[in-house]
Amino acid sequence: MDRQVPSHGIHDLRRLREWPAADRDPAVPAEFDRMLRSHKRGFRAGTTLKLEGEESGAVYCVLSGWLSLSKSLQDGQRQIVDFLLPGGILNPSSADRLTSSLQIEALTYVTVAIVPRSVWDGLSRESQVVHDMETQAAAAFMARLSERMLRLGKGTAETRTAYALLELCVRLAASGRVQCGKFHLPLRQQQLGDFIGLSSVHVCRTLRRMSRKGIIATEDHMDVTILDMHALSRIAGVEPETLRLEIVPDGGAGAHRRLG
Amino acid sequence: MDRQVPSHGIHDLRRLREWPAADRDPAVPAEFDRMLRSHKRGFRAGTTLKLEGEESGAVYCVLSGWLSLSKSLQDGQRQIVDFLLPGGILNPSSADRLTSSLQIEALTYVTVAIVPRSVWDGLSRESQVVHDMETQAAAAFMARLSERMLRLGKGTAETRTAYALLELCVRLAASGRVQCGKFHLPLRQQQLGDFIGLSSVHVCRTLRRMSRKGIIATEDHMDVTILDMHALSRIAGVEPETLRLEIVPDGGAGAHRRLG
DNA sequence: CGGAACCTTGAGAGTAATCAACCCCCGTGG
DNA sequence: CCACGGGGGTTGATTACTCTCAAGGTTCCG
Repeated sequence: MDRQVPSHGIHDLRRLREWPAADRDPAVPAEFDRMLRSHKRGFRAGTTLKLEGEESGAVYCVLSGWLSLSKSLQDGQRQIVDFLLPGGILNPSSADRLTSSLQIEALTYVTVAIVPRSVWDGLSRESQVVHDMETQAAAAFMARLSERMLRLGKGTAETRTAYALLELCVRLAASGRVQCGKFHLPLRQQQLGDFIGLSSVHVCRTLRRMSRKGIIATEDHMDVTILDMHALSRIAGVEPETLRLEIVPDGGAGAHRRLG
Repeated sequence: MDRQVPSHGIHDLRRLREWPAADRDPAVPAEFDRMLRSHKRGFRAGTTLKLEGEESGAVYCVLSGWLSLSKSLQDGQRQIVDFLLPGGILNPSSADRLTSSLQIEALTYVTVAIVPRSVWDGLSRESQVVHDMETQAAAAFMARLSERMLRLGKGTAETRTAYALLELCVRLAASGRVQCGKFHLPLRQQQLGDFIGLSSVHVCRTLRRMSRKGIIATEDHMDVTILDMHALSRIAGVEPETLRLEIVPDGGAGAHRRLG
C-alpha cells in the first residue's frame, strides 16, 4: 500500500520504488538509484535553479518537492508551463541542445538529482527501462501541455481552473497524496493564475464561485478538497480516469492508486 | 542553395538530405532513408490520419506537406497544438504508450512515413544519429509549445498573431521556403485562429491592422510578406534568431539558412 | 447565374483585467 | 502585550479586450 511519506532522508529512496522502472526490472534500480543519489541536491523554496536561456546540459529528476517550469515575456508577464512533481523527469534543453527553454524554480523545499546528459545518456543506452522512463516522462509532459494548451486557448476561466485542479489531483493521487479528495497545493493564487492564464484576482473569484456551488472546498490557502468530482470533471471537460492514463507516467501500471 | 521543390516523387528523398542526421553521419541516411521509404504514404489535404484517443504505436515523419496536431473540447472548440512541417518527427502517443493524445490532419497533400515504434526503436538504438534526431525533434516541439503557451496565456491578440507569423516564418526559412520575407501558409484564418486561440473574425482584424501599419502584407489568402521584421519581433516578444535556435531542430548546424 | 466557402467590417454583448479598498494572518520589535 | 508592516486573499467598480452575431463582398466552381 502506498502511503504518503515525508520528503527527506531515506524516504527519497523509497519513493524511487514508486517509479515506473523499479517494479519491472530489478536489475536497474540499484544503478539508477546510485546515479540519482550521487547527483542529488537540495534547494529551498523560492530558489531559481535555472534561468531561461541559461546553458543546460543536464536532466532533472525530482526526488521530493515541487518545481515550476516557467517562461516570461519582456514585460514581466509569466506563464508557468508545467509543474514537476516527485518522480518527474525533465530535460529542459531546447532544440539547440545547449540552452534551457524554461526557467526552473523550487516551489517547496526540493531534492533534485541533476544528472549531466552524458551520464544520463550512458545509462539510458544501457538500460531499456531507463530509456522507457525518459520516453514516457516526455510523452506525459507533452500530453499535459497539450491538454492545458487546449483550455488556455479555448476554455473559460472556470474550465481552466477546474482542469488545473483536476490535473493536479490526478497527478498527486498517483503517488498517494490525495486523501478523500483532499490535497495540498504549494501555490499562491498568483502562481495558479500564471499556470492557467488568469489574474490572481480572477483565480480567487473562480475558486470562490466553485466553493459556493459546493464543487470544491478550500482551507488554509490551498488545501483543496474536491466535493463533487463529477461536476468538476464536467466543467474541466475530461474524465479523471481518461486524464490519468494520458498524463501520468505509468498511469496504467499504477492503476491500483485511485483518486481519494 | 536551397530551393523550393515540389512535394512529390524523387524530391522527397532529396529533402531527406536536409535532415540533421544526413550531413553528419554518412552511414545512417541510407538505412534511415530505406526505413522512411518503405513506410511512406500519401494523404490528400483534409484527411484525418489519426483521431484523438485512437491507438497509435507509430512515429510520424513528414516528408512533404503540412500536418496539424489538434485537440478538441466536447463543445467542438478546437485547439491546434502544433504544425508539423517537412522534416518533422512526432511520436503522438501519450503517457500510456498506446493512444494518441492528438488528432492528426493533413493541411495539404502530405507524404508521411508512419514507422511502427518497434522498427523505429530498433534503428534508434543502433544509431546515435537517429536517436539524436528524435531527441532534438522532441526538444524543439517542447520549446515551440512552451513559447506558444506563454503567449496564449499572457499575450494579446496582436502578440499571439505576430508570434505565430514569426514562428512559421522562422521554421519555413530553415528549409528555404521564405523568399525576401515572403512565404505561403496553407491555412484558413479559422485554422490560424485555432492555433493562437482567437476567433477567425479577430484573426482577420488583427492581420488587417498589422497590414495597415505596414508590418506585413498579405496576398491570395495567406501568402504573407513580412515588411518590418523588427516591429513584428518586438510585438511577438522574441528575436527571430533566438527563436530559431530554440525551436528549429538543428537550427545551429543549419545556420547558413537565414530568413529571406 | 447561382451557390458555397471564405474574408471583411460593424455593432453589441460578455468575459476577464485592472484598480482600489479592506481583511486576515503572522512575524517583528517596541 | 500591543502596534506595526507585509503578504496574500477577497470583493466591488470600472475598463478593455475579444467573442458572437450579422450583413455584405470576393472568388471559385458547377
